[in-house]
Amino acid sequence: MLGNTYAGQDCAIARALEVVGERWTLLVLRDALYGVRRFSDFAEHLDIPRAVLSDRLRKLVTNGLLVRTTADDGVPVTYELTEAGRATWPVVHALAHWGQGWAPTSPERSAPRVFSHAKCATQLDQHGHCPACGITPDAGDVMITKPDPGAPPRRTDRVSAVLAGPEPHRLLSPI
Amino acid sequence: MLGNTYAGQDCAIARALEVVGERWTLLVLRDALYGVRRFSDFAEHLDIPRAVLSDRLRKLVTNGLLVRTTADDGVPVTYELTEAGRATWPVVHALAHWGQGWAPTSPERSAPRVFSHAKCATQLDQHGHCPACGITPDAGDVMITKPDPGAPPRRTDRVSAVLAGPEPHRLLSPI
DNA sequence: GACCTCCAGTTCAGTAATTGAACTGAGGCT
DNA sequence: AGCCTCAGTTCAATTACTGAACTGGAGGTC
Repeated sequence: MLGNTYAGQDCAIARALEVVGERWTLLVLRDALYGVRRFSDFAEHLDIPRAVLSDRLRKLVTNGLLVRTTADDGVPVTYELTEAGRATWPVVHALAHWGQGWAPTSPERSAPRVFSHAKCATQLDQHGHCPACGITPDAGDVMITKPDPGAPPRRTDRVSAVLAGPEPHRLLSPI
Repeated sequence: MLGNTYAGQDCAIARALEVVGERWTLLVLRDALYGVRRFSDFAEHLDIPRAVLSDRLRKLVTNGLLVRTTADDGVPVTYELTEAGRATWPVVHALAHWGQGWAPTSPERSAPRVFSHAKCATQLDQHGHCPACGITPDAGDVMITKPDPGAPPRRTDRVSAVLAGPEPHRLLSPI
């Protein structure tokens, strides 16, 4: 972040934003919650400059939200969410809900994604709560669906293809 | 934001971050939810460059989260939250909760602020839910308290003085 | 009426972050 | 050997942020 950070802001919100508030960081976390794990998948799906992605992933690892693992045999480098990273789900869900309600959208765009409880398929309410079960599921127990599977795909990358597919996708399950 | 925005990100989260994701914007909203309404109070409490504050307030007005009112008789210019602005409370609360749980803090710092339901004084849970009443109150029904009122004040501006005072403060009530 | 203060900004030069495109280097496949 | 993928790095041009100083209107005071 720029020069001094949110210094002197003795406040949990400011501390959270130090970690999570930089440009692109919350979208990286969104994708990580969706199940994205590979550098190139983040890069393609987000249309983010690779230098910035590299920087954000490094900081998320440093701050303990992601773990970077590199298998000795072969290429794959993967970034996986830690408990601290998975705990950002309420923030991401709150943003998604606010965006659906209040951020301007053109009718051109496809229907919004819907989040539901994996165990009972009930749609989550605005607070991420499952009204049928009376609990607020963790990210790992949430499914994501597109309500109109017939809509033409807007992006052609691997991640968008999985998310736009006919079957619901469970958060955190690898893409 | 820089050059192109999060263009092509057909996603409610990206749309929300277009409005709310710039540096300082969520802290401005936090203060607005606390009840701050005046330019100079934001500036002092946030330690934000005045040019940036000016820009952020203007954009929040343009995007419909704040209304700027200027009384004809006398000085006061005030910024008040609209319904769209008040609806960001779940995002701010989720950030506060994540920050308290996961963002590093030094023991030097004073105890975290506590949010509770104004109607029954019960502390809100991690999802902003009141376990006693079984509802999730809107920002206007939330109180904010400091658990150790004896702690020395870290800041001396007007807003910090009110928030650090012995009495709980209701969100949205003017400071 | 001149002077002072408060408020809500604006202006500006220096510094830092972001962007997009090209490049690197390791490993695998044929 | 030649080509491909993956996970980054490098670099110049653009844009944003910072901190400090400045502006201009309104109100109060001697």
